[in-house]
Amino acid sequence: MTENDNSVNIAPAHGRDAYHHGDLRSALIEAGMHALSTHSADALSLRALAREVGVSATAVYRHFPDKDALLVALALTGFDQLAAAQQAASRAASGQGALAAFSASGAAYVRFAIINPELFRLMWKAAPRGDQLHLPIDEAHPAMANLRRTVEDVAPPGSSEDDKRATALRCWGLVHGLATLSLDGQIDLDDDMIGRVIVGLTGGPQT
Amino acid sequence: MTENDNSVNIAPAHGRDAYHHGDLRSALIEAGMHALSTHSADALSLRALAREVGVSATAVYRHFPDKDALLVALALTGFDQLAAAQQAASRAASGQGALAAFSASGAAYVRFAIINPELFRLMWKAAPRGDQLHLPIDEAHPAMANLRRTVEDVAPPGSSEDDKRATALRCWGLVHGLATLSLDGQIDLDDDMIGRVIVGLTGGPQT
DNA sequence: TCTGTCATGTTGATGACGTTAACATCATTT
DNA sequence: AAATGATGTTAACGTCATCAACATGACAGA
Repeated sequence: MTENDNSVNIAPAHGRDAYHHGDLRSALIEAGMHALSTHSADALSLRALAREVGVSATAVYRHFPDKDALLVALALTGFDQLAAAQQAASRAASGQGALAAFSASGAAYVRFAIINPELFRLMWKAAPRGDQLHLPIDEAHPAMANLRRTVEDVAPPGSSEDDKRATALRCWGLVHGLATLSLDGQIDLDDDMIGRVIVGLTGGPQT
Repeated sequence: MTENDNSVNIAPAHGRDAYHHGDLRSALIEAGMHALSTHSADALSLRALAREVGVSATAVYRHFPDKDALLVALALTGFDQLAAAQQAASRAASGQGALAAFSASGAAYVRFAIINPELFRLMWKAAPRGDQLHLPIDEAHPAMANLRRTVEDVAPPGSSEDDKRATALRCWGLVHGLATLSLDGQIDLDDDMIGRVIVGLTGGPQT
């Protein structure tokens, strides 16, 4: 509802050098996404965005109550992109079985973070905290919901609820940690190493 | 006059109602650490800190070239505390073997993050990025150096270098991811679940 | 003891920021 | 044609990091 409507243009018809911008909201989100490819979310200034779009500093407030609201909109856009990337990777690997597809999805998660560091950071900072939604906390976010569902498929039938939850947390925690450490410059991951780390979790021989 | 006088005073001898503060640098770090227990690092303002310590806004610049430098100092303090917490946990569990000690150290990592969310966040934001040190990237940080050493002890003798590295990344990535997700409000961890997730990685039966 | 030096404070100013308030424009509804 | 409401505008406020210039006082050397 409040999120990215960047597809169909509902903009007012009047096309000329209008007093009104036309679709300021989308333009701001687009400019914001572009800014996130360079600067951090903290360094993103509403005034700069407005300047870039060619509008006065306070026009932003006609579309977002405050800076945080804009950042949330950007984060939601990011979640859409992440989900798409994971689904594409999962589908591409589904020929090699459910486990391979699951691993591929995890690797895509890490790769997305590396490719979009500031966006990824923002996503979890601006995401609705689980405890603010009226949901069981672990399922606060679609990421986790998908994960839980997949774990049900992959887990051995005898697993207790707690064990399944632990397994899901282990998978999500691992890829999230790899992603975070990588974009904080603490580790250096290539595709091979990502695969090696993940496979060691889900299927490979344990140390 | 200044409320936080509880630190050991290495200050210059003149103790009285001095024009000079005595030990502004330490006082600022202490005030900063205290601020991090409430606000985020972004919300931390040099002016507020200076006000709190009872000194003019620009006095800070006699001890730190800019705000980032203060944050780095706080982050380093945090790393010291984290290392101490991990070592204590590891030592406490060392009676149950090397693997138990290793797991305990990982659990302590997660618990530290949960107890000190803003400090933990800052640590990795302000930490020297691995690529800025003249070190192999994975060993940029003491955390990883310790980890590597322990993995050497625990890993099966036949492991290749790449496998050892993958194992180390898997361990660090997992606890870091759990920590990050937890303090971003995405998951809810108690001590039991932390242990369950970690044990499943290092020693337990794999799914 | 006098005198300079230097670390460490101070005040004052600058420009950027988020945000509010009051006003302007214009498409649409009445 | 007039009213309305959405969407812009300018002006202003308070806060921020940071810089420049100046003040204070401990201490070293004469």
